[in-house]
Amino acid sequence: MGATKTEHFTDKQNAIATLSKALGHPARIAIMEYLIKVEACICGDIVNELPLAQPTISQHLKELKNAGLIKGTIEGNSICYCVDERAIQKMQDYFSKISLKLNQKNNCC
Amino acid sequence: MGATKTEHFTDKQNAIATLSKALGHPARIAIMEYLIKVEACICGDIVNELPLAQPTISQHLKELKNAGLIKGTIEGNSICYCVDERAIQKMQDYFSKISLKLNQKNNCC
DNA sequence: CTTTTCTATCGTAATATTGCAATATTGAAT
DNA sequence: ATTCAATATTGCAATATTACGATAGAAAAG
Repeated sequence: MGATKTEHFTDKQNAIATLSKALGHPARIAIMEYLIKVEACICGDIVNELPLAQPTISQHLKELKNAGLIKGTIEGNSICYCVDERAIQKMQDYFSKISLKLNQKNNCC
Repeated sequence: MGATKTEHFTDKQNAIATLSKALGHPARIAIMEYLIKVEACICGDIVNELPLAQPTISQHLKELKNAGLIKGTIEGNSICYCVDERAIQKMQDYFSKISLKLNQKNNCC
């Protein structure tokens, strides 16, 4: 055991969980915020910006990319990573929807 | 190694990461959605609702509570768990803010 | 008081994540 | 072609997560 039983949940639930999981690390939050701040981006900048070794950051970038939170284009021997607005939009929509539902019903606790 | 280096990141970054991480599992997303759907809630219902054993669900509930996503009150030999709107609000605010920033600048990729 | 019923905790096995040193790869510059 | 500069991959150790059987605890029902 130890592996998540994704097959028992809906696609939507897994999709939100995947995005959330990818954002569930402060380094990856910091990377996202940096990408947003500088707009365009080369990975080397991030290495200088964060207190983590280059391989570690590379790995975090890979995870963000796998989750669909960032998109990258090869550009010479560096890479231009950007936030994928669609993923952010999904998250925003999700929490807006939940927020709305919570406001309609008043909670019991 | 293997432990997250939270001390190198800001409190805000860690806070969002903690909330995201807690939501980074489909079972916990399913639990949240169920709590929202039924409004008031007893844990036993969730056990019947989800394809996971009772100790597993109890553990997931504990994690959601630790992250501040749900709040629980003891009620006899059952427990009333509810979504904590404040946590959802934080997430909504965060993604709204990011979304806004992304719309202002046009991405490079 | 005993039983029933529900949730929490413990213990443990399987798996995943985190972080980095070492190394590989890749494109640009000389 | 060789070197340089940047990112990616590999391999590994430390730690965390996931899942659940067994068990404990606590209140309600009998």
